[in-house]
Amino acid sequence: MAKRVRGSRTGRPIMALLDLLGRRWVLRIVWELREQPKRFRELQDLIGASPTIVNGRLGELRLARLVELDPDSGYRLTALGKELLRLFLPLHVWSEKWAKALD
Amino acid sequence: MAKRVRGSRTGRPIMALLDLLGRRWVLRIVWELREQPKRFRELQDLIGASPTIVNGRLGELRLARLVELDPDSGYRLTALGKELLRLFLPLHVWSEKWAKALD
DNA sequence: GAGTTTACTACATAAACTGTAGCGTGTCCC
DNA sequence: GGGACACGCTACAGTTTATGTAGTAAACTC
Repeated sequence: MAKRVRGSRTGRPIMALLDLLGRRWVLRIVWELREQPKRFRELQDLIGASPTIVNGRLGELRLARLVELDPDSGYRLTALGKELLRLFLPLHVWSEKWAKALD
Repeated sequence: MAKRVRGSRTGRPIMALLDLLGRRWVLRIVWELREQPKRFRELQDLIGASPTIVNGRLGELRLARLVELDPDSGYRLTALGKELLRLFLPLHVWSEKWAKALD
């Protein structure tokens, strides 16, 4: 069986994924890594969360093989992480429409 | 300016959206509503969270116009919510691939 | 009017997050 | 060698947020 990332009581991958992504700062971290790798402190300053939690989330994302640490450049998305990001890119455009609808 | 859903300190819709979705149970609730409307208790039982938090999240989702309560059938996605869900559907397939990669 | 079903709330306990300070390692420079 | 710096990361007290159980109030059913 696949490594459980967390909370996948059901064992269904979609639930594990929703659980992983549905935790504070995780989506945001993936988003901030969309273009270039970022250093720990840089990431922390960008998102404005405590180092404790940034470190914790990066650990979970590394376990999930979505993020990796390259000593030379910093934290970056893995191939798997980039695939996931690609699925999320349409959100950017949609969010603008959504914001207008909320007016 | 658009109603802030929360934490959109920047005013950028994508950040507000990532913040809304990146809170425990929110993605899961949207996911559970993907097919039919669900009653409050039904939803609560399905996801296994406390009524306090289910109610709180539903309130936020209603403010964000992604979910609405139809007295006859229960909580359901709005047109906007369905659009968002459509963007998320590819996650289902991808999550299977991801789970295999974690083996 | 007693029993059900509904959405939702109160509240004490437990878990998670924050903010600040600081550790340990490596590297560069004199 | 020794000082300054950048790096990832950790400790910990204080605050915020979530949990779990119980229960409320309104609408319907018989």
